[in-house]
Amino acid sequence: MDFIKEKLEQGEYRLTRQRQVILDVMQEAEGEHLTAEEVLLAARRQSPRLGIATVYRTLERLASLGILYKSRFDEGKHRYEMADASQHHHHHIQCVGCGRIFELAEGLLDGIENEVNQQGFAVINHRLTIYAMCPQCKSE
Amino acid sequence: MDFIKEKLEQGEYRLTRQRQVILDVMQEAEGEHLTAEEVLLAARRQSPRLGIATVYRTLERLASLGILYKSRFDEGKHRYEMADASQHHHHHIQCVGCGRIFELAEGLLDGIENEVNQQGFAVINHRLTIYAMCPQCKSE
DNA sequence: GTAAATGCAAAGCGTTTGCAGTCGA
DNA sequence: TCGACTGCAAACGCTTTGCATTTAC
Repeated sequence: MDFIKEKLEQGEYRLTRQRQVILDVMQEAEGEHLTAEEVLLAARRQSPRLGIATVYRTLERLASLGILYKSRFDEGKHRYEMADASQHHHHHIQCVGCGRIFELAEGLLDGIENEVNQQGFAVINHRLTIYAMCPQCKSE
Repeated sequence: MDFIKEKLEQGEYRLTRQRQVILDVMQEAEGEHLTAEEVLLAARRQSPRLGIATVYRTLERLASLGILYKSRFDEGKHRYEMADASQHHHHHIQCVGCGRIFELAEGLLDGIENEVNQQGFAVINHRLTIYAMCPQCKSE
């Protein structure tokens, strides 16, 4: 949390009440991938007058500082998670039954990445999403 | 094209002039991934009064029949391509410079898929997107 | 003839922006 | 103090929907 405060200050950004609340929400949601709407709902329990625009602006700022990681699955909306929790987890399994998202180990694609680089590309990032039925939904 | 007509008729759907035009556009765009807007623009050269709603409805129908393949990259919109051209090409390299999309061979992920299945999931589909600078943009 | 498909316009959703007022450093 | 931030509402881009009209079979 101190490290986050530092990062904000370095950029001449302010740690407002709203940002604290949003950060709390994100940290409590360890392992989940929240939409802006979900963040708003949770954060309003602490800060009822919070507006959706502030949520978006905050999430965007935190993502650009590398505090949050922003991703988009096969939906029309973005999802956010703490960057340290995500730690390069750009690989997910999305359950087509319940919509939950599971993590997949990093480094699975190192070989493929090298191959692409050898074809003349400069790989910057990658994302793998597997669509599956999770064990729970499968048994229902 | 006959095979497409057949598929439409099986579902009691009609091969209208608009659908033919849209199919033509998609077939001429071999290897490209078009947005609805791009399809509209191209199709209007043949059918000037064509509306965007028809494009969406047609693309949706064709995708649900397996004639088109619909995907979403890290943008706010969908892209479509002929399913036979895509032939399981759910793997792409998207250039962060020019936005162009390159294909990646299928089957790269078979090993990973097996592993996930062994963890109790039932894998249905998967998608890999690599973000990179393409050789051309890299040299600029 | 009749069900399906069209074009238009309006509404939907997630997201962004403009602006006057507020607040943190 | 003063620039960053907020809340609100209006606008945005992509997509979907309602409805009266047209069209394919």
